[in-house]
Amino acid sequence: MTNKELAELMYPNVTMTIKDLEEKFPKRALKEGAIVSRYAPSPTGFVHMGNMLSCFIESFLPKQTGGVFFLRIEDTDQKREVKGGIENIINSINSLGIEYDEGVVSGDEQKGAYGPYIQSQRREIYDVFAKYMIENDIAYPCFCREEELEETRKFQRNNKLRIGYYAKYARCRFLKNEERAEKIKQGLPYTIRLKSTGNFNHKVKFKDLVKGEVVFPENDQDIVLIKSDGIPVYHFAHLVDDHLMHTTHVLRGEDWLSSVPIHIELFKRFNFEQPKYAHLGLVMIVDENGTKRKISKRKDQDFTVLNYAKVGFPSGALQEYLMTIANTNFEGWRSANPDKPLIDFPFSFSKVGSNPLFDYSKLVNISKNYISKMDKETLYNELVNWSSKYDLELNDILVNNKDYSLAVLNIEREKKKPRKDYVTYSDIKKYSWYMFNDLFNKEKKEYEWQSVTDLDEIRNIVKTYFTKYYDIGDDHDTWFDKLKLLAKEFSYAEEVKDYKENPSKYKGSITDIATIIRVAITTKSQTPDLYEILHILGIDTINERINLL
RNA sequence: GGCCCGUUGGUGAAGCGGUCAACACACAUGCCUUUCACGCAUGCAUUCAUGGGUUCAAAUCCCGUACGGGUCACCA
Repeated sequence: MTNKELAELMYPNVTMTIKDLEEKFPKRALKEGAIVSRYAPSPTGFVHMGNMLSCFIESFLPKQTGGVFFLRIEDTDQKREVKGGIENIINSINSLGIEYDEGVVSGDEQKGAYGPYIQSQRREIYDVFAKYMIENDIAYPCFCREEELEETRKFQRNNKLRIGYYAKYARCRFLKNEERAEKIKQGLPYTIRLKSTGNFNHKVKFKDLVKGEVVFPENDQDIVLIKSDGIPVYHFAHLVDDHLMHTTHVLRGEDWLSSVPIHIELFKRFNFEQPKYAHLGLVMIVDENGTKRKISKRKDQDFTVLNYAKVGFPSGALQEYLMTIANTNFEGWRSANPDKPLIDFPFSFSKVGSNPLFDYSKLVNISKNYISKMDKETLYNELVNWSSKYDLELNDILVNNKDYSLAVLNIEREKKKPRKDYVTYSDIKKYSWYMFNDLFNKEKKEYEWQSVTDLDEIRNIVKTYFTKYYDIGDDHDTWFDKLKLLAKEFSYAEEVKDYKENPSKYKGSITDIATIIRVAITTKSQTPDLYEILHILGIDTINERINLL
């Protein structure tokens, strides 16, 4: 029985050829140097920062080179699939502000001419390749059952042999086509295995974009290419999909490095052009025991991208952070080019570090700076957008009081050294709630009085100030001069220095006076510039608040 | 266990054979200041996992050891 006859028996309905498929999905018309890359997750858990790191770089390079970035869902493992997995992935990508040219848009919508982009929908395509492999002696059906495989592994372990399905241990490789046909006709389940031609004692060299030249023994394992349910494993899907979709660069975690010899053999057997590989370090965290380990999709829910979006880290700040762990010279570039868009950064594979530790305080610092550099309109729009998803109360206030909100957001913003107290969007409510009457009125007031706590004295000072001195039309200097006059009237030193030199002469200093006014109006002892706060609040609100004392 | 990758301060790291081992974050102290947030200044690895070798000279090149990570599935 010939291979062709066996292939016909196994795949009677496959009439297309690989050539047909290649014609259907022709080479992309892109300019020289354009990178085609993809994010290819499996919907089997949360999307964490490590996943997003590779997704981000995968999207960055095509964008920079005028290439194509697409999202492909690798759902070939139904057993571990998580419900809502695909939506979760898409939401995560969106929350980071990453856009893709082709791929899965939602559970039942896809875009792009090289699809389908969900592997479970590509069965017919894989079958064409499978049939070709049977015909051309590249692969064969294997009828070994789990228990048998486990047994030979056990034997190999016990005898200190290399573990796997290779050489004489690859039993089904030696079956005759007649025997194969017979078993198939009987309806026995089978997988399709690669008929490897590799030699473990020979070396394969390949150039990894990140690691440089890496040397491995050739693959000689007859690995499973297609599972008994007819669905391909990763290695085979990688071959077929990345060939047909014309991927030029495969970026993935370092945990894939040791399967490269398999991929090399596969591409070689089909005479396909091999994509370039870049194996990125894994993002690590320190766990409860104080040891480093890679972030886990299943355990580390705190590191989920959506969590960061929820507390309100700007997507741009997250991108900046990812780039600082992706390329070790990014920080230097950023400080030399503070105003350039991120896309101008000359990313370089040779500057990819190894296994970075997720550094929360670094993220905080980056985010703080990022928000401080936004102009008020941008911040306002971002905040409206964020709050529409995560804080409807704030959203209402922002939308209904646009000009007022802009003024609040602009406090100490448009200056050479802007304030840097907001780390995330949720901080804005946390630090500025007293600027909004709706929030202020529902909060129970806990006045943070400092050195002066005598309420009669406080009431007296506040009342005098607002009846006698305060004028909303004053400029900053005049305003502060008047505050000094108030201090003088109540025997507080106008200058801190004077008070320090001669404490017994005064009841306190201008500091105490400013604090009293600050706390009386906001309840907080620590706020941004008092002058601006009073100015924005307006005289009506000020009066309302004085009456609460 | 086999096979790979890696190891510079609390963290990310620069350095690629030749001055005191950049820089950023964090931390500490001080200055500035009406509070805070900024900003500024100073401090923070006698040493580059470790042992040996090559060299006039090594964090930088070579070998061994230890440690960390990854991978050896009909998971990706």
